[in-house]
Amino acid sequence: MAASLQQVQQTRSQVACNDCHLGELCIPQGLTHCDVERLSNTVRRNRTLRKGEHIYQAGEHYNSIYALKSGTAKLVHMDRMGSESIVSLLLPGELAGFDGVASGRYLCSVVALETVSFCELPSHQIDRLSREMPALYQVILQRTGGKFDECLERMRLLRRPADQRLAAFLLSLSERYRLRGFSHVEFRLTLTRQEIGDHLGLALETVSRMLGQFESAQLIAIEGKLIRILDEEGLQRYSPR
Amino acid sequence: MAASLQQVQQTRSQVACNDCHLGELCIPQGLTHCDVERLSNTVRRNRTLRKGEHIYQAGEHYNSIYALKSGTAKLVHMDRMGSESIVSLLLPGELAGFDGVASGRYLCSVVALETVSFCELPSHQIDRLSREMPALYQVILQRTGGKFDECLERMRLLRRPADQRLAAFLLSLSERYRLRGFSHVEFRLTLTRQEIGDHLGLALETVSRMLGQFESAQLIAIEGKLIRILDEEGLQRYSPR
DNA sequence: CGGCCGCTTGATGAGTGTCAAGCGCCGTGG
DNA sequence: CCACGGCGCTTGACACTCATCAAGCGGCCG
Repeated sequence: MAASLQQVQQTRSQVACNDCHLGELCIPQGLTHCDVERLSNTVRRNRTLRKGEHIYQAGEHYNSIYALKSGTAKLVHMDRMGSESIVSLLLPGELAGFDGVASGRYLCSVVALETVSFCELPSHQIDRLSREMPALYQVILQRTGGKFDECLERMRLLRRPADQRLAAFLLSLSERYRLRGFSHVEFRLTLTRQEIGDHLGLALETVSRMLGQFESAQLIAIEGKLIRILDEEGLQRYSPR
Repeated sequence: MAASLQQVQQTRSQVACNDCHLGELCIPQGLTHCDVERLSNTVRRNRTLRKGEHIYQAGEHYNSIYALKSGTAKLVHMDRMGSESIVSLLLPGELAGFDGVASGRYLCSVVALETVSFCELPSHQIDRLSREMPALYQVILQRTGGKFDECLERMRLLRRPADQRLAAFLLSLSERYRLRGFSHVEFRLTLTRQEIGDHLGLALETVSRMLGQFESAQLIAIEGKLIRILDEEGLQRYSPR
């Protein structure tokens, strides 16, 4: 099967956390070289998925925290009515799985938006290592709390008008790409208009209209899914800091 | 001064966590009697505040997790534009302070809506005890993650129509009062219409109108701030799920 | 008693969702 | 190779929810 062959190759090219290009973006932030070494030994590395496949699904038992290594994914919360809310867009180096910490079951699903690779950190290893490494305990707790902070920020956005939501979304994406060494001026949206709408609480038509509006105002240039930011300050004037 | 006299009395009537009427609602959930004992010794107890005073304010250093013991308070996130968003309404036994875990500074403020008493659990004690008590580590992590879950639930609500938001709010309040041994049929709103609006992302006029609408539909009875739930199932028909 | 605050109620308009039509692109299958 | 169909996107017309503005009422406190 093609998938398993691919996995074998990936396994061969495993990279220890200390050598990972993501560095501090991922969990190692604030840990000593030695601590990272120990952490690294418990990580299941470089598993890959293709577009549309899921890392985990809502309802499954909470087993692990996941670190996205390459590609993008969406963290999705399904409404009972079938309408999905996209809690966040995950870029390389970002972590997922915290929605399972409290209840022991994941509340959301993580779905690959393109081919992705990711690492897996089993929760029992986290618990074990946290006991021995206070710094790891701090990191895990802070990352968990950080998800709450992100949520607050998102809620603040959700009650602003559509143009401000979209401007903030684009600027946030730009900044996050910059932190990861990609261009912050030009990047490809891996979300459809519908998905951007699901993320921002807007209809896809509104997203399309607002993008068009930004383009006519010379703030951005659009070529399909490719976005080029022409006037960052202009966008910032929308976004209430 | 009346306040300090009151505080002396409160100090005298201190209650160890094991004897606290809140029991499992607060942190002790899942801890052994002995663990709670140790925890109890590090807790600063029964401090009181009057309406309008704050337990902590946005921007202050993260020092402690707080447990509300009696009274109600609001967890408030200030927008730069002065408009405030009420992240949550805190009832007795509920915890606050997790908005400071990630960044080391509180993002929100906690303001008393009436006279409140509360306990304080210093963060350095949490860190110290967590290392020795795996169960406490679990509880703290789960509570932190739980705040994220609450946030998700709230965001789901925020994109539903006004009547559904209000119905869900009332039902949630009712349920939480029930868990605390109060009547779930009749309770007093400690929030003004404006504050309910800030919580649900609505104008105060809309809140007032929707309440009126529920009253004419015989779902609730209103006497100022006193709410009586007449038809719980009727309300649930609004609330999705 | 007067003034402020919290609340209700009404009138109006803006911002968006919804519905509908059409276009271009891509993959599929004839 | 081309025709077809589906999907993602754009654009327009319309409806509707809800915010805003405004007025007035009752209660509480100074």
